[in-house]
Amino acid sequence: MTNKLNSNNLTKSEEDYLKALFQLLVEDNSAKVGNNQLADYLNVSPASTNNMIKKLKSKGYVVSEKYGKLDLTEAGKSIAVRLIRKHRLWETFLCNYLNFTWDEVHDVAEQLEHIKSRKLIDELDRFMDFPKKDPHGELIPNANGEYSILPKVTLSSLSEGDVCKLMAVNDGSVNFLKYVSAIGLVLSSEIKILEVREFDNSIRIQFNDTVETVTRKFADNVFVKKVV
Amino acid sequence: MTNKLNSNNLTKSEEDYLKALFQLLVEDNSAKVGNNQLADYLNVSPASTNNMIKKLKSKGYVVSEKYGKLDLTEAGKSIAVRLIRKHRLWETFLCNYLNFTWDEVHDVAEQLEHIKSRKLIDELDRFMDFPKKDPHGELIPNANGEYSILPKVTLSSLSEGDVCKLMAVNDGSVNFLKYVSAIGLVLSSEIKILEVREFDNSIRIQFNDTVETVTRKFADNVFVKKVV
DNA sequence: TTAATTTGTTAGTCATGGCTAACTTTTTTA
DNA sequence: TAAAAAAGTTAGCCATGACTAACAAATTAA
Repeated sequence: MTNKLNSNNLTKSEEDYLKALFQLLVEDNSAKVGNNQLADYLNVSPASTNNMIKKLKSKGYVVSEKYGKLDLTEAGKSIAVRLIRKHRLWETFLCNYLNFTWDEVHDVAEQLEHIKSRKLIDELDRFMDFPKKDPHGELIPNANGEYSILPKVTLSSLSEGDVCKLMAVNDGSVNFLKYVSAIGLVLSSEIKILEVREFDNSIRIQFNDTVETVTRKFADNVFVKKVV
Repeated sequence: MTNKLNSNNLTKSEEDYLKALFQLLVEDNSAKVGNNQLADYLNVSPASTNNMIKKLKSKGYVVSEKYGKLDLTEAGKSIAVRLIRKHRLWETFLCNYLNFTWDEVHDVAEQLEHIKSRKLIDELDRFMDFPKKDPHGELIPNANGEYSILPKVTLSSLSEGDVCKLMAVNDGSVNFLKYVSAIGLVLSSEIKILEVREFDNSIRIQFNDTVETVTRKFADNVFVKKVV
């Protein structure tokens, strides 16, 4: 009875596609997501994506017209949000209890998010006392599947003299995460923009008595809240 | 470099077969394990087993001659023990930290044991302060893959007047585990054999001021240490 | 010791989820 | 607006790991 609600019976692959599509649609906030874009994001061939999209359409998780853009149904979104909830809760657990660092959590969480057990994830949530944010600063959807995103202001969008607080980092690249840690930045670090160099868009920043120069590419991946 | 040691690159199926074979060989202590027996244990067809055994032989995890009994190589045993370690550590975590009961842990642990991360499991071990036994009383292999089994004395092997302590339960059946919990038995419970009935081999036992009659089948699945 | 039964093997099929190559539709741009 | 480029689709292939059906070998029982 209640068991049916726990198990959605999707394969790991199906889940991966739904989550990826959600991330492209909602998180990266693209107006239009196409087949090849999704293929690219997942590192599979366009043919594979086309195939899977067909299946997900027939199961009622995806909608699209031939040669048209892709979209998720409510059911599809719900699955994706649950995966994101699981991913972020596991990342939080790994960092806060199992001594994992920012850059180590992603691959393992990628596996753990496919474990099927409603009780497991809700109990893990309770065990950690219902954390609001994951180690990268992203909001964790709650047990009801309520999803919200932080307004994303990048460090690169600020100007000389501005002061901001580190709210989140893009967790897409291990090298980036390692770099962030290495220079000593952590969530909630207060950062002052000392100088924005026109020539190469590099930015001179200060935090905790440290002065660093970072590239535009780096600053694009750091999300902040403006303080001054 | 060290990464190679962490990832053995076996599929979930391959792991399942190795673990099953190990359990039949070592835990159930069978002198001879055959193809159909393994198939039966895993609820797959003999043809599937035959197929997989071929593959595992070619990969160096299994040895056997045509029409002969199956055996594991050291490499095969090592994989199996690591799976059992992961399974039992996760069960311990689920019971001790996430409010799972005896009978709920198995299915989830079955999924979690396939997560590939050496660090994850070793840190989980450390987090729980290196537990020696899982919730069913079974010994947990350590990080070096050292495996040992409790001498298995069943409740059914004792006689009237004997007193024993509950050391472990067979975790093979959810119904059995539920039953054990329901009547109030827990690990380390002291049990006195009041009467063994010749007629149907049922046993009258006493523990914590409770008197219960249990069947032979039940008593076969309860492992104890004789005290008196 | 031969016949029956059990156990093991092989061949061929299917679904999943990848792939490439070839093709079609849509979009861009010259 | 027509040609080029990009995006999407289809057909057909492959590996994995299930399956059934048919057959072979080994074991057990008559």
